Amino acid sequence: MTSFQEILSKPSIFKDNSVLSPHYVPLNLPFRDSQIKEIMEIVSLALKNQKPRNLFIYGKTGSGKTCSVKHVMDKFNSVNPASLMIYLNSRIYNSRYRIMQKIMKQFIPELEKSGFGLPHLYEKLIEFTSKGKQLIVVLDEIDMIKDLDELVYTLTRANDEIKGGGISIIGISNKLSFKNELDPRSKSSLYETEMVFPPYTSNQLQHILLQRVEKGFEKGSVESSAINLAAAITAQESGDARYALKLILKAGEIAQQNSKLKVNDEDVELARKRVEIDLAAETIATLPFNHQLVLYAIAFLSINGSKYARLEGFNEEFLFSGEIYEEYENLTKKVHKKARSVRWYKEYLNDLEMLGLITTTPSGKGVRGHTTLIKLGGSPQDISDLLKKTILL
DNA sequence: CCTCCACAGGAAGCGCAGGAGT
DNA sequence: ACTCCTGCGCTTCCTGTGGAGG
Repeated sequence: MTSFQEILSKPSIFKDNSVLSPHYVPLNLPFRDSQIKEIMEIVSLALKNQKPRNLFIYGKTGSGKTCSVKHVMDKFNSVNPASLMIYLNSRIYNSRYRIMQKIMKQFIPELEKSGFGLPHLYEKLIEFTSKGKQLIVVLDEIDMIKDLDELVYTLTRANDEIKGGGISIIGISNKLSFKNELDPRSKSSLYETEMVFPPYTSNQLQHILLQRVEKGFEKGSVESSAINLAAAITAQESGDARYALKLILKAGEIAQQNSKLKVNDEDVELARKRVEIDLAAETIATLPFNHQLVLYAIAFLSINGSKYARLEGFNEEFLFSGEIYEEYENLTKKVHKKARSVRWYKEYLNDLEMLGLITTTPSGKGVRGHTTLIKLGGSPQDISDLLKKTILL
């Protein structure tokens, strides 16, 4: 029989593993001094009650964009007399209405409930900022906003009506291509200033890891070669600092499980595989139900191979869009739910592709006219196992 | 050539939840 | 209590597209 005492008294190599979590904002961000300074300079105008220029920040995931902005935001909001910087994740607040609502909720809590018209929120916003307030709205993952053109238009137009205050936008994105999908007017407005965050190099990652390991792990419990390896692996793959941190955290957990006192290269190598699966598991777990069902259908068919492809003498690696929908319908019956229409099923596929869980290619020379060929991003067995637990009761 | 297949994706509109105004 | 409004997820309907097969 194991007791909690036993577990707790086991020597831990962690001192404080929250330091290694992706949500932790460190007091100083290495290698981002110039970027932080630039953001501060832009934002500082608001402290003199002048409207700062809009800013657009581009950089790959885990290159410190969000961290840097949050860093500046903390400073700004602690100095600030009247103005306010608000952070919004556009994955959650993904429409003009929701963003306006969230902004206004900061000032007037009663506006939290839906049902208020957009003009109503707009009036309140103008009324509020006209008392000499500078509002800086940070829109993280700005490419997720469905009606961004309208939002930018609304906010820029609001500036014309506000007397004695202003609203500025800081947009953050890791999708370079989305710039071209914007309406030219909102593009020029949003891109008044543009910043690029380069991915971290192997040496920089080493430094970052070292800094966090010192705080998060007990002294001397991570071999320096393990840190170097984690940095090298990450730099080669993406330069994503979050990935590097996950890697070292997982390596620590693996070492801990094996009752080791020191994290070495071997643990990092093992962690590498686990992190891949964990990352996928995380996105899959937060997926809405129907998305999960579609994904499960794809995984299921991937394991059994494509019937259509076999019939037509195609590469069995790919699945046909049509057969996946059929399987999806089967699944919904099994869980006694109604299937969504084909139209929405297509939207689900788009979403899944956006998340990198599947890849799609148009069939080109199709036997049955046109179709889309679909392939799973990860290992079908892993994904199927993951989903089996969450879907079927 | 035309027509059909199997799909992509836009447009309209519906039901619902939750307001406001009367 | 009632009517009307809004945003959102969704369905229904529709047009478009490129190759296969007649």
